[in-house]
Amino acid sequence: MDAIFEALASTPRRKILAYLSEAELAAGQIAAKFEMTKPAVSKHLQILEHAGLVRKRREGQFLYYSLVSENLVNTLNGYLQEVCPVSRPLKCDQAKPRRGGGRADA
Amino acid sequence: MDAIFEALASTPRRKILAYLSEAELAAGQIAAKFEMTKPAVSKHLQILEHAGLVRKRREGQFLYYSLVSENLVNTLNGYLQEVCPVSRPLKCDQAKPRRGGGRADA
DNA sequence: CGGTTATTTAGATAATAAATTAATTAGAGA
DNA sequence: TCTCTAATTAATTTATTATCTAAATAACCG
Repeated sequence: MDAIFEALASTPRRKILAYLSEAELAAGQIAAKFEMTKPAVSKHLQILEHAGLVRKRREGQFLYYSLVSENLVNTLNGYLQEVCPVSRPLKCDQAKPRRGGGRADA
Repeated sequence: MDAIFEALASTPRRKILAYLSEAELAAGQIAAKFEMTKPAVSKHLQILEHAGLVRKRREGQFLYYSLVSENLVNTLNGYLQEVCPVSRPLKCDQAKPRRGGGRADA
């Protein structure tokens, strides 16, 4: 939980999550969307991975990152309920993130 | 939004929010629940206030802090929907936070 | 094997955040 | 007004985080 809130406390990291909510991306593709260097992005990815918010998968030379939405949804939702309880929990349409929208950053 | 996620990225601050979800408290009462000094707590409260997550009200010499749950709920919920959209939005039972539970910290 | 691409790890530095002590503002009450 | 309590602001120190350059690891291809 600590790790998750810490991970979310960064605009570039939230932006990465937004990108990954649209599609799985290789580290280099993610880095290309930012001004900073690859090592910097790599570190952000590491923090997101440590928080369990993304997962990586190697395919040849590439490392593909993808969103682990359950964790995000469960944690934030659980936290919300704690501070402001409500009857109906938010559930996520896990298996198929929508791919249509042109909006990518928060 | 930035301010809100930054505010939430701290265990003591989340703990303060948890306390305030149970009852309105004076700054001193909040500080008494932590190991750190009053100025330190005061700064945390300032950050929470700047994020719009708490509100303060003076009553004589005392400054009473209370939770602004709408902001928390709307922001986190809005963010969740962005990364993992779902049909039914989470609404908060604003006016009357439950007071029963003995649990106070996250 | 040697070269090229993809990505991360190491090491160093700069920018931010958190905590402390000391001093200040605000109000209550004799 | 003087003093006491409540709380914040100021100034400083310390710790953490973010970022960079350079080097290392991993995998492909000739």
